[in-house]
Amino acid sequence: MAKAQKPTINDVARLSGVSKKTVSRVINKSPLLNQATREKVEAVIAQLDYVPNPQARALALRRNFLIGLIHDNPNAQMVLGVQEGILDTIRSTEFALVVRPVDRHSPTLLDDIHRFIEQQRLYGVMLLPPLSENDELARLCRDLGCTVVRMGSARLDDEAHLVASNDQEAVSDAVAWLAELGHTRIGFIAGPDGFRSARERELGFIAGMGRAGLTIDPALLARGNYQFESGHAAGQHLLGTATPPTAIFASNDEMAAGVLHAACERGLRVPHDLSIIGFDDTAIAAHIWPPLTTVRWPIRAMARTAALKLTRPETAARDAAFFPSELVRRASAVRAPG
Amino acid sequence: MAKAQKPTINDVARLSGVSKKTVSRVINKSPLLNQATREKVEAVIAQLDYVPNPQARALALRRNFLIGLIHDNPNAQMVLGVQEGILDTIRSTEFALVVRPVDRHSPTLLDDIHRFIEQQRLYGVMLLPPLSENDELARLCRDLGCTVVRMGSARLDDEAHLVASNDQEAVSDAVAWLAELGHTRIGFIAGPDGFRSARERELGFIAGMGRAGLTIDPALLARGNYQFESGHAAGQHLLGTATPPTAIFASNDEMAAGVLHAACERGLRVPHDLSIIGFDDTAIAAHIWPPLTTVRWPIRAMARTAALKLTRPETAARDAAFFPSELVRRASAVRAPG
DNA sequence: TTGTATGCGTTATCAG
DNA sequence: CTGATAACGCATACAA
Repeated sequence: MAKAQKPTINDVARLSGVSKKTVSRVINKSPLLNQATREKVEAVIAQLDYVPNPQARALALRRNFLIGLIHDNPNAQMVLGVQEGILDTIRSTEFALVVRPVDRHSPTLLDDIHRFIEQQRLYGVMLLPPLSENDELARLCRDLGCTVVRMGSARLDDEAHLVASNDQEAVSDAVAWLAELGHTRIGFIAGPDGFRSARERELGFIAGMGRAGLTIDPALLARGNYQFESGHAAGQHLLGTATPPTAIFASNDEMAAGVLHAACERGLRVPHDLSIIGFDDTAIAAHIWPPLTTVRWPIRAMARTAALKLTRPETAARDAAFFPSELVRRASAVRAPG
Repeated sequence: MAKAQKPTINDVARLSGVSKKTVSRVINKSPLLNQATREKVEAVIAQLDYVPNPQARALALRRNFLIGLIHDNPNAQMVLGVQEGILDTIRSTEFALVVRPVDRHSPTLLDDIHRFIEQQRLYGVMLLPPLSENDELARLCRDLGCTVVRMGSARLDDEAHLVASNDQEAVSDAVAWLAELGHTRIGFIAGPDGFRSARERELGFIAGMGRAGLTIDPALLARGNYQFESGHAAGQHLLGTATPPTAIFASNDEMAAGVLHAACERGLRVPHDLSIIGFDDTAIAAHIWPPLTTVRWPIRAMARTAALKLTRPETAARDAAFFPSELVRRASAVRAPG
């Protein structure tokens, strides 16, 4: 099956009776070119089904057409959504997507990434949260000569190198929704200290409570680490207080699921006795019972834009950097009891 | 910060007073080489912190050191696990992982993949289910000169090009477990027609029922498409029959979650009134209430081995191709009522 | 507007 | 065992 040989730029040059350089010009869309010759060459290219060899280009340009995706597994859903989004925009280009899961706690993190970028001569890299909050890492990538776009939940960088969601506003809306449903005792489970997203969601909670004219009861505040077990523990704690909340906002879905388990264990019925709202709209959210009201990032669209900023900065650098999140209203949040 | 210039093979050659070719020989571990010269060159390499340029190698060898991961999103968990597994084995090599999500229903699927492999000059590709069941696709990849390893739930290929889990046995064990708990009316929700994994799990169910001395009631059989909604519908159907099952095995976790919803909607208490078992151990399984008993593939280990078979076939081709799955016993399956 | 000569960093060929 | 020299496929400088 394997066809004899892939056509090279030489074949195209010979068959169209011009020099390699001319062919190279039409490939790279050089402006100074006779329209006639261009069309002639393009015809031959089409006829031969010629595709320039990226490796040769990489060598000559000293730069590869590879986009790196570096992350420390925020959650599977997000990583996959990002991959799909990036692919949406580079699918029919010469770019390819190289992935690199890492451990942000590794002492050799920076070295590893340094080596990775240098070895693969990456064109650009995309950083996912919480790695994207690491300024030192971003600087390293840039020093190595590759563009960086960061994904996050706040203004981590200038608009040309950022796609962000406004977590603060989204959480504020969620809390407002709870207030609208008649809840006044609203519990909050924060994400881990040091995470920008955790901080933003916290600020959103405060803003939302203020907006609704509600006061914040410190007894109804807890902190988790974005993992199920921590949500479970925080839920047990919050529900065990003298005057427990009628609604709990957890800073991500995993912790929200933990709260749900805690409630079930206490014999509470969700949402009848307790409303719960999460954040991220992972697969968990739609599949637990009751289906979880949560906040959704337009991840795929964000990744599409990020890939544009990475591969075609001249046209996309000024594309919107901020994407509105959306409150997905499902069954886990209802009118307050009593 | 960017260091002046990366050292090339020429620098190494000059500083160690040998020819480029000799340096090339030590890099590629050529057997015919004077031990003394080898050590001398290696010293210089270490001193210069020299790393061969993969693009140049790719050009000269007409083959890139890229492993492609082609999939049609079986589930986020699996894809990510596979990526991590592959990275485990290639992390400190010159290989990189490039991913390619595709749509298996696209009419241009084969063409797209053809172009992708040819353009990137992939070294090898890994195929995930259900794409891995496509023999035509596997053949295409091989014709294009790259090794293929397929991941699946049956003997899809010879052992050098396969990592597989024995779904049949795993399901059989799960059913046996249900029987042991006293269940006799066991419902089964099959996966979509045409999926190899669905077929294997079906056979496992039949075997398990036989093993337990139970007869299969056709009224307790349903079919879904591996998605939540289909599990929901199948659950409603099964639970609505005259003599409903006391336990249901769903061929994956998403459908199992659907069954759970159906049960909750009917006011059934899980697991008290109905036991449920799923398959895959996705994030959903651990996070729904009650936690779902399910079957887990050792995905990461499988991917590690797959990457070995891909990058070092001479040493790994005969590594084990079959990996035992494990029944994860959680709270959703308990003793039969009454 | 187009062509010539040369370089990119590595490996293969084939002498020595 | 080792080394000149020519690929590999494309891009850049500089001419023409």
